[in-house]
Amino acid sequence: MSDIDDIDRTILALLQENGRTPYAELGKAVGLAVSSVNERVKKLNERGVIEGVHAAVSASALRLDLLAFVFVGWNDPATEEQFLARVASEPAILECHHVTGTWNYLLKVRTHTTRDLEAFLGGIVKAVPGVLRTETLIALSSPKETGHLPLVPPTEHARKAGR
Amino acid sequence: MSDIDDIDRTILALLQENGRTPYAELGKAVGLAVSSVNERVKKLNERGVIEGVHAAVSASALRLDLLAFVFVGWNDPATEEQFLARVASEPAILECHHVTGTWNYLLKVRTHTTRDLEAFLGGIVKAVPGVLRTETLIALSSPKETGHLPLVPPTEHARKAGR
DNA sequence: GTCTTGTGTCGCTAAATTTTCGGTTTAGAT
DNA sequence: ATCTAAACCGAAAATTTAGCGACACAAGAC
Repeated sequence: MSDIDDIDRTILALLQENGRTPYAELGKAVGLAVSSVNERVKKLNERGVIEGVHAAVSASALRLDLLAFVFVGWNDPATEEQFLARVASEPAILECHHVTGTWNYLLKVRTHTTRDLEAFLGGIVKAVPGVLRTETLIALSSPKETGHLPLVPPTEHARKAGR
Repeated sequence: MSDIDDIDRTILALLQENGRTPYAELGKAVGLAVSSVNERVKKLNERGVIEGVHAAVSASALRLDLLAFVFVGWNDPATEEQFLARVASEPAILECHHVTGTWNYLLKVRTHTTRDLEAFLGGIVKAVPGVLRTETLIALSSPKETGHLPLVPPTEHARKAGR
């Protein structure tokens, strides 16, 4: 199976930036015909390189003004199962990572106000049997929050496409 | 200016899940004609409620197998400016948050290997004049990493759309 | 060297989707 | 009751995507 070449990377970079970039435009950028771009994008989807296309919704427009990182810890390993079940069904939790260090998990959470965060911590997180302690950091601002993966800048094929 | 009603929320939820959902399908879900959906989506874009549409690229497909959270700290407030400039231009940094607590900033970083992470810490972060200390947590797994915002489940208008 | 096979590309056409636009309905204000 | 503005609708037009057969090229078999 073919691997990801420079052309794919350029396409990925553009689609990562704008998931609705027309194939004609992608084709111009990489020097391929529209149908070839279509073929490549289809394969990138089939291979799972492109996991999906999602609209980025403004948190502030939804009044989700509070962004917090919550560390969660417990002693009994049996706690994990119930915790993860809770995490999966709780929409306020945007991310959940199993991390190294003194804590078990790190959550990324968005809520309306500090009151909602308080309710989240007490009613959702601490409500999981076995969860003993949490530590919460509030994000005051987020200078960068793209989530875009680094794709090596196209060099080689850009030249070819140029002529 | 109109605010975000239940129909908008349903549309946002669907587009957040699949940014290429056809307007015909959105229309069926909310009980509106295709042209009306188009109108709403256009306005959601203009109002900045939809900030963009992005393809989600698989980190593992790009061999970006290491996800780390890096806390960064300094004493001299003048350090911040150079730090933020560095952050903006460093593609390995997916997110950067100004957080409360003992640290100044929290970074979310993806690299290829631990070696690359080491290079990142030494060559990029610590290279910023004034940066005194860092603490790094490795993500062993990420049970949830959607980034999707919670949109209250549609109730009222779903009934109308049903008939 | 020649043949075969597989992959990638291309132009073209058909299908699907998006966009636009005039007309209609709805809701609120006067 | 009448007016106005906003939202909605259906249908046509424009754009984009999907699918197909042909062709070029490279790798491997013989």
